[in-house]
Amino acid sequence: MVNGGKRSGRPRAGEERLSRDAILTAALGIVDDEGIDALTMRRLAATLKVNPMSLYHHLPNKAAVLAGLAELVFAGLELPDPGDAVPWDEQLKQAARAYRDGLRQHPNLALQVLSDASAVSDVVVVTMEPFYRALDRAGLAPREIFEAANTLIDFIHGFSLGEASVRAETFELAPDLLTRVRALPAHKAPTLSRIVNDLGADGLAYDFDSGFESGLSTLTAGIAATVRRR
Amino acid sequence: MVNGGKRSGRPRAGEERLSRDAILTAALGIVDDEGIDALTMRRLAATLKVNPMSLYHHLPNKAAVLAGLAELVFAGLELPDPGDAVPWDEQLKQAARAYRDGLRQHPNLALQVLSDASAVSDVVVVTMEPFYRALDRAGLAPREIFEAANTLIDFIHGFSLGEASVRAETFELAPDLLTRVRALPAHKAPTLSRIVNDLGADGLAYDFDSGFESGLSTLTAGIAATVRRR
DNA sequence: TCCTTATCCATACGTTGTACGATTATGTAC
DNA sequence: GTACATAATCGTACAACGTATGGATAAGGA
Repeated sequence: MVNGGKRSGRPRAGEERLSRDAILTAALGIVDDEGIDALTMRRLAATLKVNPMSLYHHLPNKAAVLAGLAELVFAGLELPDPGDAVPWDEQLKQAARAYRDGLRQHPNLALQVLSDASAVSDVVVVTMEPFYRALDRAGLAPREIFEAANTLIDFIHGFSLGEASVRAETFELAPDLLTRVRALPAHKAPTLSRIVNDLGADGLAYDFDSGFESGLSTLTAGIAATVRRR
Repeated sequence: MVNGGKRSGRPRAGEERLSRDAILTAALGIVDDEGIDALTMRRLAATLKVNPMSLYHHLPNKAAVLAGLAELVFAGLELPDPGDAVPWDEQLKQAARAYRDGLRQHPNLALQVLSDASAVSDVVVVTMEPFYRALDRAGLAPREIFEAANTLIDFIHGFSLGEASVRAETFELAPDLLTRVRALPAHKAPTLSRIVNDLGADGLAYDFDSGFESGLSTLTAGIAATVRRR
């Protein structure tokens, strides 16, 4: 045994260094600190002071690590429920804001989380309860509730994806839509050019927060219209 | 030269086998046929009957290949514009449907396309013109047009992401939301459970197309509410 | 003609995910 | 206690990956 002091073989009881949770927590740390590309099985093992192959006793492969991370992020979500103290649309908005905030906590994982359909575990399902409660209070039919919830969630996902993508582009200052449109020959997109130039007059800088609020307002107004039609 | 018949060095005029476009087209074929993971520089070179390193004369690295693919997909988009022949909301919906259809043409690329912010090239910007035209006709203020367009696009992105993710899960039959909720202890999400069970009575199977239409209707209704408030 | 530049090829390096098998401890059955 | 299946770790090794470096050949302008 030319093992440099390291022990090989099963650790003594209580001395196990690994567990699924410990591995995922370490992985989350790496991703948060250094980005998703920094997460390699070797790096992860080194962080845990363990041989790379030991990880495979707890997780079948790297894909499982990534899926586990997505699961972790969802598990960390906590959507508030103000209950009947506020109107249904405000209740819905609060849940939506909390959902977006949860996704923003780990921006380097956004892509993984949003695209991992297998992360649709019980955790995720339970997360949606507040949306359903608010929509139920609004007085929609079951099918309408289902569809409205999906629409809202899709909007949040799309918004979060955009937000995460732009933030990830650190190596090149994000060429934002506004400046790009101004550089465009107007005849290729006349309406777009005119609108964006009008905007520029107001000295507008795009702001994610107000963009999100605007989307929420449009959606709740649309849902309210459905309610009124009944 | 132990070169097995292959010529090395610059090809004769008119015999060039590579170009940025040829490479990207081949790459798109691989991704469409076998998924994004099948796309390696070596595989791509083999498809083109070329040495892997030759690719680097036309594209700086693999990331550039992926970005180029995203660009290709956007370039393939064609949003119709029925013009004033239909109401503004129908005009808006038609553009949205075309946009979704375009993204669906290459499901294996959806994630790449949607997350590649640098794909926001002139092509993408021009693509948005029909949205702006419809919203302009609706009678919104510039800022409202800008925000409504973003909201609609975010919804389409989120929807497409979900659609692509589910379809990609071929190795495991997608455990869809409905069946999963039914297996859930009701007390963990009472409203959700009740709603979904009511849905089940109708024998509902989730359908992406109707889900998309529902989202479009909610959004246009919300935008119409903004118009009315002016 | 000479020189620069464009296009393609061969070799090679470091890194990655992980298959395989060895090693040591635990927990259960006798 | 002794035997044995199982669990947790480590060491070695391999194929595949992206790409750096440098060489070969031809194109095209000076």
